[in-house]
Amino acid sequence: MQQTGPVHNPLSNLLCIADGSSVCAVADPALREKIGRMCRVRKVKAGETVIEEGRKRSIVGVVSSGVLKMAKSMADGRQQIVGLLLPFDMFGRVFPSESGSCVQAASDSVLCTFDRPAFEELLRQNPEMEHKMLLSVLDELDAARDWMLLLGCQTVRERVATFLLILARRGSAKLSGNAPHAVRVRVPISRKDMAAYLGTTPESISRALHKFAREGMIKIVDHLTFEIVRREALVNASGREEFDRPEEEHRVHRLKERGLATVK
Amino acid sequence: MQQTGPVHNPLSNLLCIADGSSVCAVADPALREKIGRMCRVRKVKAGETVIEEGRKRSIVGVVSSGVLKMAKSMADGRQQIVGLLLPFDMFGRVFPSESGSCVQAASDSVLCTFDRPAFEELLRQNPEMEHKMLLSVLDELDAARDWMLLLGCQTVRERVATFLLILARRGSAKLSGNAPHAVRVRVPISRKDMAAYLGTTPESISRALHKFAREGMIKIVDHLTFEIVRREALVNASGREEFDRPEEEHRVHRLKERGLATVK
DNA sequence: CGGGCGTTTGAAGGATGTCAATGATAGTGG
DNA sequence: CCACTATCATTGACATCCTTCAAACGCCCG
Repeated sequence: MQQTGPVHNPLSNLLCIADGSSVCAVADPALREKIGRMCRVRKVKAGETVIEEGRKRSIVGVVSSGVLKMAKSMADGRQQIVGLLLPFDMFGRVFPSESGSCVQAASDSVLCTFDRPAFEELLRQNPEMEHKMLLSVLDELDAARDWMLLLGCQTVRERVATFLLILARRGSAKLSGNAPHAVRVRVPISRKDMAAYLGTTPESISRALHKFAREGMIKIVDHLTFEIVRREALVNASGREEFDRPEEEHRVHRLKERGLATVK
Repeated sequence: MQQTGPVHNPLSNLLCIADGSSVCAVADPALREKIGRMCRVRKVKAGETVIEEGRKRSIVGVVSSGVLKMAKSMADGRQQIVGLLLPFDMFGRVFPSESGSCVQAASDSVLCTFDRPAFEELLRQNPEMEHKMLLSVLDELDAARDWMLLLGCQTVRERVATFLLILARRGSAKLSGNAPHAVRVRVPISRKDMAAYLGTTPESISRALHKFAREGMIKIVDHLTFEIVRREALVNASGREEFDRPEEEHRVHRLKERGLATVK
C-alpha cells in the first residue's frame, strides 16, 4: 500500500509551489507548469536515507509532509544534526560541492524531488528563482549561525529550553491569539535525534526535561508532547531574551523561525 | 598617519575584484568601473566595530587586508564567533533581515565597503553577480554546518587540533610542495577570540596547546605561532579524517575512496 | 506473552568551566 | 631608557556539569 519509488504526479505541484516564500513559488504559469513536470513525488519511511553524505549526483527537493533530518557525521560515528526539514523546506545542495550532509527521514514523509542538474539549470535560466534561492539560503545561514551560538555558548539545560520555545513559537504562531497559558508542543523527533541536534546525549535531554517538569515549568504529556506551563520561567531558563515578547513582533521573525528547519 | 574614515580610492578596486572567485570579479569592464566607483576604502584598527549587532541600515564589504571576526552574543555577554573573515571574504548581510551578528576587526584591517542598498541593487541588476553571491553563501553555509559539527561533537582537544590543521592547510596550501616536516602556523586572533570561536575558554585553549607541545606534536614558537611537528598525530588528535592527505591529493583520494573512478 | 527498542533513572568518573594567582608583553609617559 | 600599568597568557586548585555505564521501566509489535 505504501508507495516508495518515485512517482509522476502533477497534483503534487501544489505542495511545493503553494507556499508564497518558496523558491518554486513563481508567477509565470508556463514556468509553474514546467516545474510541475520536473517534479517527482516520493514517499519515504522513517529512517530511510534520502541523500547520502558526500554523494555526487543527487537530488534536491521540497518536503511535502513529514520531517527530515540533515546530519553530518564523524569517522567514529558521532553525529550532529545540522537542520530539521519541515514541510515547504528545501533539501539537497545545489551547485557543485563535495560538502557532505546526509538527509534522512525522521518520520514517514512525502517529498517532491528534482534531478539536481535539471533544477540548477532551471535556476540559471530564471534569475528570479535564483534570487529567491539566495534569500532562502541566507536565512538558512542565519539559522546555522544561531545554532552555533546555542552549541558553543549554552548549557544543555538552556539548549533544551530554547528548543522547546522554538517549537512552541512555530507551532503556536497562528492559534495563540491571546491565550498564553498552556501551549502544547509536539516534538517531531526521537530523544536520540534531539540529542544529536542539541549536541548532547539522550540521557541529558531526558534529565533536563524532567527537571523542568519537577520545577513546574512544563508538563510532560507523553515522550514527545509537552505543555508549557510557566513560559516566562522557561524563557528565563533558556538564557535567551528573544522569546520575551510572546507574539505580534514575531510576525517579523517568521522567516527566521523557518530557519529551524531550513531550506536549501 | 592612520586614516580611519571612508576614502574614495579607485586603486582599491583591484583588491575586491582581483580574486577570481570573488562576487565582484565580473567580466564586463563597465560594470567593474561602476563597482569601483561604489566602493569606499576604510581602514579600521583592531577592536573597532564595523557592523553592530541587529543594526538596520548598514554596509557590506570585502576584506582587503587584516582579519575580521563575526560574532553573535547573548544577553549576559557570552559570545560566539561564527566566522573569521580573511582577505577576499565578504562581510555584512545582503537583503533584509534583522538577524544579528556584529563584525569587529580582530587586527588592523583595510576594508572595501559598499552601501548595502546600493550593493543589493547591483546584485538585482546583474544575475551573474547574484549567482556568484549564491555560490559564496552556499559555501559559507557548508562551513557553518561543519562548525556545528565541531561545536556539537568534538572535545576541546579535538577542536584545537582541528583549528590548527585548518589554518595550516590554508596557509600552506601552495608552498608545501613536498616538505611535510615543520609547517609553521600563525594564528590570527587572540586566545580569547580562539576560545569564543571554538566554544570554550582561553584557559582550556592554553591547556590543550601546551599539552600538544608536551606530547611533541607541535612546537610553540610564540603565543600566536606554532610549528606542526608530528602532523599525523595532530590529525589523529583532531578526530577528523579529512586531513589525512596533506594536500590536493586529498580531494582525489576521497573521491576514490567512495568508488568514483573519474577525477576532474 | 515475550522480545526489542526507546526512554528513564541512578551512580561514578571525567572533562571542562571557574576562580585566583603568577608571569609575560606591550604600550605609556616620565 | 626605564619604570609602570594594563592586558593577555599561563598555571594550579577546585567545583560542577555532563557523559558514560548500567539497569530498570514502558511500550509497541510480532
